[in-house]
Amino acid sequence: MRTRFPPSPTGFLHVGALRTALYNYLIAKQAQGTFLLRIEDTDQERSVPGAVENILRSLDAAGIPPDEGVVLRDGRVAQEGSKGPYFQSERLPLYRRYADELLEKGHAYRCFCTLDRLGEMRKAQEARKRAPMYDRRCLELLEEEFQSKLTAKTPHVIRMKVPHERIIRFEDDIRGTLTFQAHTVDDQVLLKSDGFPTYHLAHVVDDHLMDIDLVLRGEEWLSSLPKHLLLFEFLEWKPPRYAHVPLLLNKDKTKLSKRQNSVAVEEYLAKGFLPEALLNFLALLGWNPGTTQELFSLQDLIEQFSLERVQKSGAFFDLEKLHWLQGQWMRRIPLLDFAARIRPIVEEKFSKAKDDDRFEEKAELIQERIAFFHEAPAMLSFFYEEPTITIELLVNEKQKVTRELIVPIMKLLMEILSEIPREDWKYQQIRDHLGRYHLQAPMKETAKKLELAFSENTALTVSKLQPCPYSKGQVLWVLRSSLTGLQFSPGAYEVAEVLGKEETLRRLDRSSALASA
RNA sequence: GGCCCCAUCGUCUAACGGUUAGGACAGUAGGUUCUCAUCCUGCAAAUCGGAGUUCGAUUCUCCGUGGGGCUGCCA
Repeated sequence: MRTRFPPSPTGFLHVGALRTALYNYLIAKQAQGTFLLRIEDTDQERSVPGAVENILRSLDAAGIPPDEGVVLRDGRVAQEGSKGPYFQSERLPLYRRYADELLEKGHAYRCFCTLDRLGEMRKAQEARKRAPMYDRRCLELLEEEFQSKLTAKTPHVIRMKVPHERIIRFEDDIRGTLTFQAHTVDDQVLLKSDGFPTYHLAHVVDDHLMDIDLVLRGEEWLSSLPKHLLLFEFLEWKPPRYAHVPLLLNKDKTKLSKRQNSVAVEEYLAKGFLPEALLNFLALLGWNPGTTQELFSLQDLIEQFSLERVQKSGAFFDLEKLHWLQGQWMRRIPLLDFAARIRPIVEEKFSKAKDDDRFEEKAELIQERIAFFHEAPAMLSFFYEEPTITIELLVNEKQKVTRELIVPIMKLLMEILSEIPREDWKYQQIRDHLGRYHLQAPMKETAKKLELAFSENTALTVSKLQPCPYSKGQVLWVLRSSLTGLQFSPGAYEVAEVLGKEETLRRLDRSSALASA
């Protein structure tokens, strides 16, 4: 199975194109086939320098690099494979040859009409509410007129001659039977006056010569399918299978555009979206597994993707779902990988992190709290720099922490926490020890059970068991905000554990001094 | 205008012609939690309209309607 992805080098890789590329990639991979990339640089006006490399990099970053054709090798654009060249601009003689063949067979003709005349013709047709189509004036040229124009080297194009009486039927892999009346099909330009082919000729010639089995492309190509089918027939070649995938849509249901959305793959990647999330999201826009599975790795997709389950209607490019998938994939990164990913950005912000041999513990605290790697430094700031503590932060209405309560709570906190032996300074112990102080009357039963549990734990010094006048929320709010200086942060116990007993008490003391002042 | 394609919750979608029309995101109400995030539970939310075929249409056919794509010497 050979599939292909043929971008035009006009800029960046479009997310819609990435989805098409992905589907092509999946079809190839699930058959141990080849995913080929060809550059369609037949419009000299629109070609942008650097675009090829850019598109290839995006494909690479997304995780679906091509196997053949134009590829990236050691970071450089290269061509690989026996069916090359893979830049259409390097295949000009080929297109000319087949255009000549079509001319000889009477399936094409030269057209000397100027752009001006064509423009006027169209205007007139539109005025009469007729479909704009070439009027075949050059097909009726007198022989001598034709010869004189030819010898004068008058610029001209080659158009295909559509047999109007035909009805073209075709079986699309996604859409089923398609029917076209040939008389509504225009005599498409195949070879432009600059010697370059149009998409139509190039597509047919290349996909035949490159042994492509399936042409999976966007729905916008559906209406030119009859032209392509006719060309295959004229050249006496077997057409490939075709699958036209539905469009990705803006909110107003029009074709996804730069005007209304971010459409560059590189932009999403730069924002920190994981390739896994992006691919997962794109795969599900227009395809479904038939099960309730929502999360798909590339491998899952290779195993499960099928054209039968591709949708016929367009899909709104809804970023909400992408965000959710981003969170899902973020939390699925193995801790060590996650830590390695955020470490450089954290170090860049806080050089102290460079000699932190307990970085992973900190990373673990934030993994499920952030959606993007770049949020990490802000979430870990308090580990590497003295947090800024303010009364405004310490006071919390919802937790019922008033200004007056702050200092007493801190004193109590310091008293209780200092009882915990350094070697027991762990999440569970901190939590248990602290927990015993704010057991309120309704929780007596639990208190008894805990008492039992504690009595077996000789490592802890059981201090005076007394009802605490403050709620758990009050105590922990003061603790956590004193340690982090943040409104939102990882939990109080885990932060205290990672900070260590000494630092925890120091920060408490410092906050307390600040609050009393 | 012409040609072609499409049509299920707000969104992405599921449903051999027989289901209380299912799931996910978003929304909403709770729960867990010191905060935020996570996680869990509940709720609300859809077959574009009309004919026809059929014992029975989301599903098949036709006609409307709506939306989209194409209509370039762009791809």
